[in-house]
Amino acid sequence: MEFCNLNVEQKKAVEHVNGPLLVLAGAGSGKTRVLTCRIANLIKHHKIPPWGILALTFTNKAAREMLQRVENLLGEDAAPVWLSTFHSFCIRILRFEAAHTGMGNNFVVYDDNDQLSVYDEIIKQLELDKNMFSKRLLCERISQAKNYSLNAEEFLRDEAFSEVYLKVYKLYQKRLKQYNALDFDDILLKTIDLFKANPEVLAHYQNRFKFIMVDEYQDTNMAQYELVYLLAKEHQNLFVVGDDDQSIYGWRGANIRNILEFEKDFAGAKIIRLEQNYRSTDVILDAANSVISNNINRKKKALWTEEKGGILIRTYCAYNEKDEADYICKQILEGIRQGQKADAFAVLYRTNAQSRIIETTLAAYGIAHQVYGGQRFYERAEIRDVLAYLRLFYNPADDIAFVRAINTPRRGIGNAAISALTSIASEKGISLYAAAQNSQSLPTAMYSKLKRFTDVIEDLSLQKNKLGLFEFTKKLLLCIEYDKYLKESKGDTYETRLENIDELLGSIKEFEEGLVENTDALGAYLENISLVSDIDALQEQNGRVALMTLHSAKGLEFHTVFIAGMEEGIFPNRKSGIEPKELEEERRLCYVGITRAMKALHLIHAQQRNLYGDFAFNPHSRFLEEIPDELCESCSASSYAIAAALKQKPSKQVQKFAHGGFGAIIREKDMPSSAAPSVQYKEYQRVKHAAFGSGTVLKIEGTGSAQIITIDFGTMIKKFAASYAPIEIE
DNA sequence: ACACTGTGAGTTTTT
DNA sequence: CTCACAGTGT
Repeated sequence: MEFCNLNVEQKKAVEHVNGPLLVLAGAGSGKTRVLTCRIANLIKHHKIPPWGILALTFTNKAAREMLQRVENLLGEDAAPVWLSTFHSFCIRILRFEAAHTGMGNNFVVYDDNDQLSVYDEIIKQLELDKNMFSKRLLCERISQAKNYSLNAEEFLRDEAFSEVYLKVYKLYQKRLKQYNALDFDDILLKTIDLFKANPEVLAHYQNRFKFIMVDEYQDTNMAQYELVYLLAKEHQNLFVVGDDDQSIYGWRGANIRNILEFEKDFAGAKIIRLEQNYRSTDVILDAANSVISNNINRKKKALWTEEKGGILIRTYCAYNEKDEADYICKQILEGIRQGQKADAFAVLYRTNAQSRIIETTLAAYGIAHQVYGGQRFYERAEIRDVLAYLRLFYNPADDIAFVRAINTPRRGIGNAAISALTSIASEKGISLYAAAQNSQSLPTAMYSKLKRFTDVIEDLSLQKNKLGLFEFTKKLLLCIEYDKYLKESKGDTYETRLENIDELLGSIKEFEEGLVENTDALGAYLENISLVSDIDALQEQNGRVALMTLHSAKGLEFHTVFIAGMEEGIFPNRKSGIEPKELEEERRLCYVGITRAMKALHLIHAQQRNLYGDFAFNPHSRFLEEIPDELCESCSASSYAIAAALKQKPSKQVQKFAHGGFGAIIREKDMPSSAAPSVQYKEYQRVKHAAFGSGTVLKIEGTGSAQIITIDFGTMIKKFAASYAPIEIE
């Protein structure tokens, strides 16, 4: 195609028109380019109407990116292409076909937290033994049943304690229906039900979407597979792109069989392999190929690049996790000194718990960084509080939202009142909110408290339509005196929480401004946030080192990548590692990690690691063994670093070989002063920081390892932990 | 109804 | 170690 610069294989894929095709796209092989160019090609050269094309992705970020690129290629013609995530596609169908679903079009989406609350209720109602059937366990098993097979009941029947699970499952589904809510699994399953129960509806969409494309096909679960199968079976124009070697969500129901058996599922399917990589050096690709070749269950392929050679992979054997973090920081500082931007670096790890020490160490070194993942914005308590109110306005049948809202801020309404309302509600077959409105029969004290709440809600309801969503939410916060509640709640978190609320308001405002007129802003907003994640907000080139789990890193690339915790038990994780199938998934995760790196890769393991307050001595990861020695340059914590970690005085003769970064040998004066005998700083003293250059000491606070010094670099003023920062006296 | 305290579990989380 | 949650005590 004239507007894409494509290699031979990419070109074949882009020019494919009819019939099923699997594109096995290795990491960094230009799969997004292939997807977007094919869409453009279909429209421009084959006169396929844009509204006849459906492209499905897993993340909003991927959908946005693809849409952007298709727009760049096609301009306005791109607008009618349906390009969205599986879940938003299904929600659109379900709302549009509400007449056939029996659910109405104002259902809400329940996330994990809401699900757990539902299971809480069920445990109470069925009087289950919480130690045996925790809400977590129930939620996990039942979600798994819904994900893994299309017949959850049948799946659960094979389980131990199947009667309990079946009972819970049925009650759970009944509750969601009552609350007019769908969980993430249901969004897909209900769409499949809709299509199966209404062949004429299915036929309509089959005829509309004659060309279907799926991104990250290796991550599809059985429901997604079934959905795609149904939609594509009439015309068989199914174009899927994926990499079985990057299938890392098996534990969430993704079924690698879908990609491995694509040719069986769709007769006459062709396969095109994209093996030329445009991201990484030869060294990095050789390492990745070598590791992944240890997996049996895969489609054979090998990435290659025209860019021969490259910096050797650094394996570093740290003394402990602190030394690991120090190593990472020093390498980054050295890179920055050589002119790199902080956002060229990423630190990847297997578990979120590992991020903490790296984070604090980066902060101590004064390196700008950003942690992705971990606690999510919309899961924060204060955010969920406000959302509970908004949800209640949108859908008064949402009992989960009601329970949260009614006693936040505290209104003296506790378990006793909730139980009373629950009996009224189940007796009359109404929602808890409706029960609260009809609670005259309850004791006067209770009734008046409930009345006060429903009055506030009804008052606000009247204003809901007069005000925009942003103004309404501000009014809501005022009416319930939320600020006062935050101030009164203990702890020093008031300011952070208030900031979060401000951020929420900001997001509402921004969302509202982007809406076309006459849209139901509240419904649209609630739907939007339930389908959006933090990683969507990852901006590249934000001037910070990125910290994230290996899972979160999929799809991203960085000049230099550090993988921390390359140890047996951590990576591969001991919770996975035993079964061959799970070990293969860990290995794919390692492959994903390695292939994030463009130029430089550091693999780090620690001899000793503080784990759950105990010392662990993990052998280094088997994945390190799977990389040929000649691709690596190994170094380890010298006795100097060990001494530093032990806070002892180092012996002189070995110190100059500690931590040579980017080929440079860092000498004693560059080592952080935590290792050297403590340095005495004075105000107005001239000092030199490894990354920021020369400056003047402004202030010294505290002593010893807690000492903080403030330095004026002329263009900026920064604070450092004196014992960690790479500062020397000039 | 709420605060406090003890217990126990601690992998990953696109939607 | 450190956080979340459930159960107890006021």
